[in-house]
Amino acid sequence: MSLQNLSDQLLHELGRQIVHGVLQPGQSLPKVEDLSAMKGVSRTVVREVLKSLAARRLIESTTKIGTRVCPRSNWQWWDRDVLTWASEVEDNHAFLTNLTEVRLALEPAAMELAARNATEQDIQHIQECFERLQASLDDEEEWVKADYDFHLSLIQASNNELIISLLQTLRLALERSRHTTFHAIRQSPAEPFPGPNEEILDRHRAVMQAICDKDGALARQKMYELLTRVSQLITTNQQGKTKKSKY
Amino acid sequence: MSLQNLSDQLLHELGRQIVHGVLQPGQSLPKVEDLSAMKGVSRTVVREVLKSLAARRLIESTTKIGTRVCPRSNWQWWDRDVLTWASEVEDNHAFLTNLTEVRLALEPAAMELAARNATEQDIQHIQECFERLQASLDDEEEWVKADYDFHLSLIQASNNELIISLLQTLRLALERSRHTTFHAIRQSPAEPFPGPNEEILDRHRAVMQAICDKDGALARQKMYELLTRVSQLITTNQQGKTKKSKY
DNA sequence: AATTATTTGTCCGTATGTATG
DNA sequence: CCATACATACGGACAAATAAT
Repeated sequence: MSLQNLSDQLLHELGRQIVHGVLQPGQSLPKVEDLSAMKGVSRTVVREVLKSLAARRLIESTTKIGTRVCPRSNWQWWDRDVLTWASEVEDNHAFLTNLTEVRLALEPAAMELAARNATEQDIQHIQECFERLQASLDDEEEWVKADYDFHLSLIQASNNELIISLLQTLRLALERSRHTTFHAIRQSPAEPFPGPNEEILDRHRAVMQAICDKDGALARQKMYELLTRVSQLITTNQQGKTKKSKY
Repeated sequence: MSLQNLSDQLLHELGRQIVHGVLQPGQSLPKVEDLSAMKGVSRTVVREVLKSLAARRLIESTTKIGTRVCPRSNWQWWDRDVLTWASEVEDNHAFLTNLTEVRLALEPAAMELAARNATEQDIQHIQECFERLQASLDDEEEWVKADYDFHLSLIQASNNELIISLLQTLRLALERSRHTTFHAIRQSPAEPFPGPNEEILDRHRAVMQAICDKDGALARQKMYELLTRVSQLITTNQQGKTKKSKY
């Protein structure tokens, strides 16, 4: 996130306030001149920020009325920044559930497309990513990166830039949202992800194999199983750490 | 779309040029001062437009370098305006296919959630919408509206605001994209949608019934069948009109 | 390593348009 | 029709960052 310039700083401040509910839908923002004075920036900066928020449909400006916060249903939820701000909300279990539901619908479907549309290069790239994953079985940090890239290689093989874009945005938000949620539960900075292990690796291999075999239905199913299994591990992992509370 | 102010006009002009490929990724835009002179608007307006485009990640500005078009993979595809501009491209068959693939993955999945999460009010609203649909069997114009609202009532019953937002955006883009595609093939202004008929109505009823019965798997399947069937009708409908060419 | 040129970023005084009362 | 309040629009000035020399 680039906070180099004043516009971006104020954009994130106001965007966060809206998505976090400090500024409620229907509520009016101060007029440009007042905002400018309050935040100690020029009217130019304020206007640019309002345009950026309006592009995400968080606010709407009309003459005389002023600028008001739009209802949540109008928001452009699938904007990276909106999802980021939403991910930061504590007690956001419902949000995490919603994200997970979308992923569970989309990523397996993307595998079906990948089985159908993957090119030679796609297959090769997937295999390279899998080898990296396999090689990092004993390096948790490296595993996380390799896992991310492996999934990306699978998604890209769908050759549908709309799904690729959507899942990329989604995965980022999911990661951040899990981070917030689990840090809210306990203060430890540890990752909520289960460490690498043979079972999970096998499940990754099964997805890859199905795609190489052009078996769409199987690829979809194997990805669904992988995601639900990982989800389950995260949950039990988390419960174990909170319940037992060895500290 | 509000084209009341200069910013919105220029925003759509430039956004369209980028998404349509007139301005290619990597290419630089004229500097603010030049754009201002070229388009006959103030620098303030130009700067606001650039912020709006940057919010959609179509462009990126850096000091000294100037403003350049981002690669397609960075674009915020799931922005209403970006999808609208993309829908306007003729020969956009691939785009339409991509949209359809996402819908085919998401809307059936949303039905599964609806079966699980629908409240009493949701069910009641769905039933009201169905009755409107049934009542408009002999009024094509009314059918289109009722059909839209019926699907919306189903989607809303998922009670997942992320899926609702996504499908709303998607359906709008799909409609526009179909419009462009079929108007490109033949000049007639007729809609590409098959007229209302009993079979399609029954398929709608089946989805509703499965949701009322809380049968998620069935609801998903019935929606999948409905969407593929309608898709098939549109295609054959279209082929019939172009091949035979009765005119 | 220092200088210069270029472009975005920032500030502000002012003017216009439009809707409300 | 006038007054008010706000967004919209204009443009001159300067600051900051960085590419090229």
